[in-house]
Amino acid sequence: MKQLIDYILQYGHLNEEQINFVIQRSKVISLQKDECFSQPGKIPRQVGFVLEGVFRGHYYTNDGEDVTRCFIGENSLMVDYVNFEAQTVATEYLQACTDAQLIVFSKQSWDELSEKIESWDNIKNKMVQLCMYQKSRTGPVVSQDATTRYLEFINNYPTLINRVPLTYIASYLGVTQQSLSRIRKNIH
Amino acid sequence: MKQLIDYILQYGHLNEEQINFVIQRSKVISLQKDECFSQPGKIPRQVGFVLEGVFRGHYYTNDGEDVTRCFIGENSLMVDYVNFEAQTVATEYLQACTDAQLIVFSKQSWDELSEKIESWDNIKNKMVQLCMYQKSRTGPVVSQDATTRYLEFINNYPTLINRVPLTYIASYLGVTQQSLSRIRKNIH
DNA sequence: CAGCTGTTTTACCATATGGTAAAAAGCACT
DNA sequence: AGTGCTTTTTACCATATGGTAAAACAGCTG
Repeated sequence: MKQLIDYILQYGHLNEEQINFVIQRSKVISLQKDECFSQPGKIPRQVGFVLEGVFRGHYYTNDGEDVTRCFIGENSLMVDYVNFEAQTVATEYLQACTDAQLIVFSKQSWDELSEKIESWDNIKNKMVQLCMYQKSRTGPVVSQDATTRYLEFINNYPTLINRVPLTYIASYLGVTQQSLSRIRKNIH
Repeated sequence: MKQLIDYILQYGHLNEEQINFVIQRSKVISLQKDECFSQPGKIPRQVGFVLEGVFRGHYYTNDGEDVTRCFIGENSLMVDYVNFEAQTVATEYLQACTDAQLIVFSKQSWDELSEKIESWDNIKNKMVQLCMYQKSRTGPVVSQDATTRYLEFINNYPTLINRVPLTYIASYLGVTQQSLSRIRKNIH
């Protein structure tokens, strides 16, 4: 739980009472590998904070290809935020790549934080916006070749390489797993 | 100016007095083709709203390659928002691809909107977050081949194709301009 | 209209990546 | 250890894209 509080306090100050209120509104849950935190066609019901484990955002193209759009590791917010706030249906999966532990807030609890904590909206929006901003800067870049994308991936997510299947990494980098395997061989 | 007000009112209600206050704090400016709205190493001083013209966000890689990360057309917000709010230096250019007209708000004016208009922060954050969200969904996808990326680009930005140089579109799609030229030939 | 300048197209070859298939390696369960 | 699963690696060929260079085109100016 300290992980979450430390994370939040990066974005603004909370007094002890407010911290306790946040904790009181939260809930710890576990998800097993391959379970989904949210799914296309369903309204996202919770904001998550990853304590342990790795998730990926992904979807299927019309011709059935599995495309990984992002990875979310420990000490990160995880939520389809726009659809969560608007309570509209998601278009992607958020799937556990490993067994995982999360802190979650229901929509109701999340809204109560705004009502009860003066500075919460400010903190919340900074968190969400920085989160979106960083995601937009760490994704694979179309103009780079596959090897460069792989090397940058390792740089951006050094702890993931041994924890998620190669297929997911390949589908994140936009190459086939055969190509990624070849790329790895050529590097080492 | 009506364009801006219509845009804002999509995200929440403002009464006449509040609308006038927004207008009063705004300023219309013109930029010529190739001028920059913001630049790496400089702190973004203004939020922009594009009335007329097309902009692109771009940067240079270590080996001098010009990479276009996004296009911004009419009736869109344009700002390096995270760096604008934090008043930290930008890492990219926002450059006019055509002669352009903008409505702009200085940091001070933008903050005054929050102070004077009760519902402004709510509207503002919805605008910014939706803007970031949409950008993350309209960009070229690494797992698609160049032809598909080009076709999706035309779909997402049908009005841009004749207004910005081919080089910029190529650098957005992550292909050389020669390849893009060949792709266009094969399509038609 | 001629002469510049910058943009877009074409051509040629080299190479990275995809598609398909099969082999190898890793892992769980008995 | 052996049997079935999934994941990863290898191999082969086909093809899309990159790199380099030159030609064609378009817009501007005198």
